[in-house]
Amino acid sequence: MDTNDEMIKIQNCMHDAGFKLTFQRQAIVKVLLDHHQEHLSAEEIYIELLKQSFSFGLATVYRTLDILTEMNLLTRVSFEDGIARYDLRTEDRRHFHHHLICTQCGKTVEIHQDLLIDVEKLVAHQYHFEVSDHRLTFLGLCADCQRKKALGDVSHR
Amino acid sequence: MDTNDEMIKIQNCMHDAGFKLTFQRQAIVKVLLDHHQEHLSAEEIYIELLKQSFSFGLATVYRTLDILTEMNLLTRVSFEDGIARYDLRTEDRRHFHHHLICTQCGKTVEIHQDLLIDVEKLVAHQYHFEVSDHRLTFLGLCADCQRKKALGDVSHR
DNA sequence: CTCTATGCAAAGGTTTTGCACTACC
DNA sequence: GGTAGTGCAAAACCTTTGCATAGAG
Repeated sequence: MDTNDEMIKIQNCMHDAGFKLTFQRQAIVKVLLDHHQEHLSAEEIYIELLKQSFSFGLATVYRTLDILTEMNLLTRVSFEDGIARYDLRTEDRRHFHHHLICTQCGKTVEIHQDLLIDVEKLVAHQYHFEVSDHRLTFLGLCADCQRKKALGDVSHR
Repeated sequence: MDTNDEMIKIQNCMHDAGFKLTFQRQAIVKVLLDHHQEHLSAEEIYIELLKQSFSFGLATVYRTLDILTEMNLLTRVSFEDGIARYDLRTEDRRHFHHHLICTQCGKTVEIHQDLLIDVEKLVAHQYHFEVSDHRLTFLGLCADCQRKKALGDVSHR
């Protein structure tokens, strides 16, 4: 689905839920769509808007993110730094989206592949838990840092 | 492994790393051990200490948690509320520990079963990522809320 | 006895809120 | 035109830090 279609879809959702389509909200949704792989925080979205010469309040960003989260169009994710980040949650991306975080350099990579179909079935049966979504994050070393570590082990010590 | 053994093990770790075994730190570790299934936040630990008639600073709790986290005896986990919570990370619990969060009542259940052995192998090969740990959380409806929802659908609407 | 750990309070950073003003529907 | 949304600043919240004091090794 292209960005424009998704834009319209999200706007329709908001409209149907009785929210007004303000200029600010549209700009925020656009930033989210344009950066949907990056897990922006509220402040990063705000800075992105400033770059685009929009200048409106950080509070509005938070309020819009709250609305989208409430409507289940957006998911709040927290990594280890205590800052809330946001993931767009469009149908075709749902369930196909996990994170790899490098503990060395901090880089976050998204993987788009559903690895948990079987695991979810097991959880549903064994724990009587009706799964609607999941969060899966792997911590470890990315390829770059594995290489650096191997080199470091040779040159030092 | 019983609580006392773990207590001693953790104290040895701290001692070996050159940290002093103060009364406060021992009390905090004890709270963590006694509540190891509950993912306490710093403040909840502090309140638990108050209940036990210890009265020392919240800053000390944070500092102790930082030390334990740095030593990899503890893992910081963040759920969606933006408050840092902590999981003890003793050897036999590592990798056998995921969360089920009910989106209705907010209840969190731990499951102790490694569901990800195969998935980790796949990630290692396919993405050249050396996995050292993982976080897996399922969101959905717990058995109770499934039941309530079923009843509600009948009585209302 | 030394150096680390503590307690308190103040500062820091992120998020929320109150209120007057604006603008969408 | 009425109501929901905005901006600003202040508050609230969780966490960290500075500094004088206390206590472990």
